[in-house]
Amino acid sequence: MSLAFAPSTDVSSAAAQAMAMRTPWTAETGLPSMGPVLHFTQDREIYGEGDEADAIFKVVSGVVRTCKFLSDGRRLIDAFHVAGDIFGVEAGAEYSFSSEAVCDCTVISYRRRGLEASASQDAGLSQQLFSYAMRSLARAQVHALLLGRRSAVEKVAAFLVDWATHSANTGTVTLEMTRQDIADYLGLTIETVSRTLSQFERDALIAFSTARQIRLTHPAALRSLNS
Amino acid sequence: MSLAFAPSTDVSSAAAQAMAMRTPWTAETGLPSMGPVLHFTQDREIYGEGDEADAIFKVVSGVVRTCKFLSDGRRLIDAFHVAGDIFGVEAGAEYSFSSEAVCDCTVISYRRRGLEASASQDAGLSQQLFSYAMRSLARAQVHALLLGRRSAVEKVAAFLVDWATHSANTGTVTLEMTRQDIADYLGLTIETVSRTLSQFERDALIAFSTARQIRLTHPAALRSLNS
DNA sequence: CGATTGCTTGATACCTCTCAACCCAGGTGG
DNA sequence: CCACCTGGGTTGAGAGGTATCAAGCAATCG
Repeated sequence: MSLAFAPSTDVSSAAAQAMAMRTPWTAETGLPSMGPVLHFTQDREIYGEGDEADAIFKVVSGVVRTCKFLSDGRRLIDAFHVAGDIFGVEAGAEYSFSSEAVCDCTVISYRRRGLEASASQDAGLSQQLFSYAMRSLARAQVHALLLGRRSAVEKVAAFLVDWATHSANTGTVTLEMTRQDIADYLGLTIETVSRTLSQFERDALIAFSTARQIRLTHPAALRSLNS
Repeated sequence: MSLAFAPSTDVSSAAAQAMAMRTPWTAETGLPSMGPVLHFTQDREIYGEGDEADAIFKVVSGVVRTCKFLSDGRRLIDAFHVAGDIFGVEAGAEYSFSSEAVCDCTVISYRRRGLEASASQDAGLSQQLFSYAMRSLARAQVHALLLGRRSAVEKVAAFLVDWATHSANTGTVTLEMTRQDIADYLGLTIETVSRTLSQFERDALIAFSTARQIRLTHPAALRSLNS
């Protein structure tokens, strides 16, 4: 289970390393020529649902969220994207999600037109596009299972265990996102997320350094909450 | 929003018509030679999660469900597949879902090996594979939004509206699946599904012919429940 | 400093689940 | 033919989990 586009290798978030090791497509393996490097400050929108999907993006540093909204404002975060992750790939003409900077972050954009031209020529690139889509699909399906059939305790535990794989030194999780982001990823409210984390602390499963820095003192127990 | 692999064209469930109009890949457009035609009786397993994924399938008639289980038996149905729909496409070596016959049904199987060989040669087929994966992804993401951020009333309404598009004569929905199937698709219990349908009947939004035959007497109202 | 933002905690409401009983149609066998 | 059984569906009562509403706290930033 992974929160986002996540190859199995796990690396630090240093941009160069990320680009070399985490990225399924690199300039070497078929992405069209690298586009402009863009910076976004916290909560800045990168693109909106319905915008013309003329570029795809790769995270260099920071964290990006992709999300959908209901008309009354309810939000579901589909995924958090970290360094090396690709986001914004669409089959149709428009983006089907919004994407925003969870924290200050840097992304590279690639013209979509160039990509499609290359794919029709390059069987390897086509294969990678298919592979990317299938991995995204698997992630979305696991997410649906989480949303549909797990309790709040299981959801929060799963989130911590998953996000811990993105942290450099195992055992300590750094949450770049707010409680609201976590709640909207898990289909909960901010209060339930907070209460569940507090419960984990009382049960000595985790220990807070700060609200955003958590030591997993008993990761096996957290993992066992995911059947 | 669609419940399953569903091109926008809507047709009856007659097999020949389905194969001609609903199927994104047909023998003509790149699927490897047609494999054996298989019949499954109600609730028979077609393949299990973890089985070697050596074939993909196309529904000829009937309805197939693909689902995942948690270790304690909780189930989530990912999708219902109707005539013309493809299911069982995997990137890895194993099926990531189980699939079972919702009712007596007929499917065609295709050797996966042949497909991959063709795809590496045929850019059009590669494109269709990518397109299939992206459509499945979009469906899974909408499903996640449903599971994570909608109430029971909204879920059941969305299900009825969606499933109605598969019925020949609009206005009447034939539910091939049990209440348990619906519940496991919506992340609810059987009782909540039943109560919600009864409530819709009291509110004159629907009318039961039988428990499995429902007239949508006020489809606009049902649709308006999906923001 | 005061204001703001993010987070936590408490009290209560309510939605959905759980457990149980019951109904109904269909099938089976005496 | 009818008693019985079974599986699917409905309904009720009550419990429980999560949401809602509200207050308070800590850190940050003008």
